[in-house]
Amino acid sequence: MSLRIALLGLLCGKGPASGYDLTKSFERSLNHVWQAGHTQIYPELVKMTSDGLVTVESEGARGRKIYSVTPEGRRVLHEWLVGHSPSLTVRSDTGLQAFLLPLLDRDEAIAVVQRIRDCHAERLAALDFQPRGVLGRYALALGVGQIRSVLEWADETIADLQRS
Amino acid sequence: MSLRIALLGLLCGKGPASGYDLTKSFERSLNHVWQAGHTQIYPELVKMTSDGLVTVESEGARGRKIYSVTPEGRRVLHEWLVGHSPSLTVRSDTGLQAFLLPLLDRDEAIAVVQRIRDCHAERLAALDFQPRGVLGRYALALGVGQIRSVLEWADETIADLQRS
DNA sequence: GACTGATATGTAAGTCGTTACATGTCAAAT
DNA sequence: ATTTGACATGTAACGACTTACATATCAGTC
Repeated sequence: MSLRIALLGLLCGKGPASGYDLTKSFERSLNHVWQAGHTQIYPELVKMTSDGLVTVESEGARGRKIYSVTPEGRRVLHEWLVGHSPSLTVRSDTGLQAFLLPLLDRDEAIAVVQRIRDCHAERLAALDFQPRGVLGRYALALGVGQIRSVLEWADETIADLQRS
Repeated sequence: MSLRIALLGLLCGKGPASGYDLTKSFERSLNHVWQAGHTQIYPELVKMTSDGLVTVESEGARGRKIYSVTPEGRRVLHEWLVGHSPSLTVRSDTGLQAFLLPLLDRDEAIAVVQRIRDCHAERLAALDFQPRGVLGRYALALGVGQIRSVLEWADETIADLQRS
């Protein structure tokens, strides 16, 4: 369900675009928040067309189809944005590793936390190079905060494990 | 892939258990980190049995089957814990809402962020009542940190929106 | 003129996860 | 005796997502 919201959001924010453009937009601006490849995007655009959320505005070279949002699409997007509550389901592989840390001996556990730390530090560095337009300002701040909090947890946890 | 890790982890940490027990364990101790219902757990245990990761130790009343971890299961769990790097794919509906905030007018945006804040405050309160055994200490700290960082972001964002 | 690489769009098979349906046991209370 | 509620296990259909495969255009260069 959220994939179509993301697509509607990009089309509303950046104007009409092709499936290819949207795939690139996902990679560039949205990928720290939601991910989808072209194999998911193309069929979804077709479904969204038959659901009346977008229309093919024009067909250009190389079979390129330019989609734009319909009033109904705008309505659906607005309704979701204003009405959606954070989903309760969480699936965090890092959280799972943290959960199971007590099954490891001290040095192994420290090494695991250290790697989690390194990976997140790398991601934080990558985020800073993210281009940002009208959209994405707030999401960037949220993402940075989330990653920083993992780094803090990692530092505290390593210190805690070293004391034991 | 991680579902079996979670199941192996619970079986290693808490000893042999039935599918039903594992389902309850998920609800009680693991649900802020990973989620799965019995409809996913029962078939997965069957697959894990045929893959040699767990065995049916005994069959009790009401067709209750007690699973325990095989040496191979222990090996697979250990390998994952020590070798797994955080996955790069992220899908956060809250992040998506944050990303698209600029599409809303000021007051709507503030209301959305306020609701995100409220939901996370509620989750934080729920986490404090989570029972914790040997496992889960570190995951709890991680979860609390994550949620706190959302609350901070929400406060800053609301202030920012109000200034505009 | 042939090759290469970026552009551009799609299908198919398989895995993972959700929702709805279906069944049966056992203990305790009424 | 029967009803209720917790215990206990499953299947089936569907939707979301991934990976691998397949194809074709166009611009630039060798």
